[in-house]
Amino acid sequence: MKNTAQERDVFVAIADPTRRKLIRLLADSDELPLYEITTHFEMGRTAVSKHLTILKEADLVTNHKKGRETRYQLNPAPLKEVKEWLSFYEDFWNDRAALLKDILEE
Amino acid sequence: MKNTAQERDVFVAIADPTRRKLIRLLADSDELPLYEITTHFEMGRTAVSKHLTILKEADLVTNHKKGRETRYQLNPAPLKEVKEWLSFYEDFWNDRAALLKDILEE
DNA sequence: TAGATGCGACACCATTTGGTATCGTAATTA
DNA sequence: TAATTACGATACCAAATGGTGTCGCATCTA
Repeated sequence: MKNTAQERDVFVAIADPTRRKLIRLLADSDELPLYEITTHFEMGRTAVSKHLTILKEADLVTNHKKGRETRYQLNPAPLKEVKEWLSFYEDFWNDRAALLKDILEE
Repeated sequence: MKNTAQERDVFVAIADPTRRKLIRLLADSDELPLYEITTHFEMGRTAVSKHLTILKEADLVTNHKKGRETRYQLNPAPLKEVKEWLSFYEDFWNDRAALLKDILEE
């Protein structure tokens, strides 16, 4: 049996502007079927579906079937990994900024 | 005259694990020449150089020549864009977390 | 029941990505 | 001066990415 829950890097998932738009779209509504989502983009249903699959593999969206529709929902939790990665450099650029400030004030 | 400062998406720049490792490496030291950087990776100098070029196009690193060396330095500033993008969803997952907590406590 | 709708699964294609090896040149060192 | 080192530039390649169109099936609806 193959592992259907293919792993996917969150950083890769959010690298694409279409996928960031998808994330935002799903953040603004509770859940949406594929055909609805597709109307917000200038590409075919298949392409949108592929992007959603990538987001799903990164665990950023979940989906369930409702009749003949497939409803998609956002799961923002994995974004915490990005936040944690960033926090290290946040300190860093604050230090840099502070350092620069010191130099300018001399 | 062509614009040498090619634009590059910060999100794309940090999507690659090698490039995140590069960022971290440069964060830990003030500046490093290419040959030095290359010793930390299991790939050729050309490949590392390409990754550094992408980081440079995203303005995440700067470089200057010092004798025959090319020294690379980190510029964490563009990461702020990622932070700002994230901040929206940070609120969002806090709300979600709070909501879930409410449901569980009923 | 017949048609329309929503979607997954493919097959396909152009472009990008991430790596290689090689060559030429400028700077350092013996 | 001669050899070595550091690098940019280029050509090349396999695999991944981001899109298309089509087919078939399940589910609504008239």
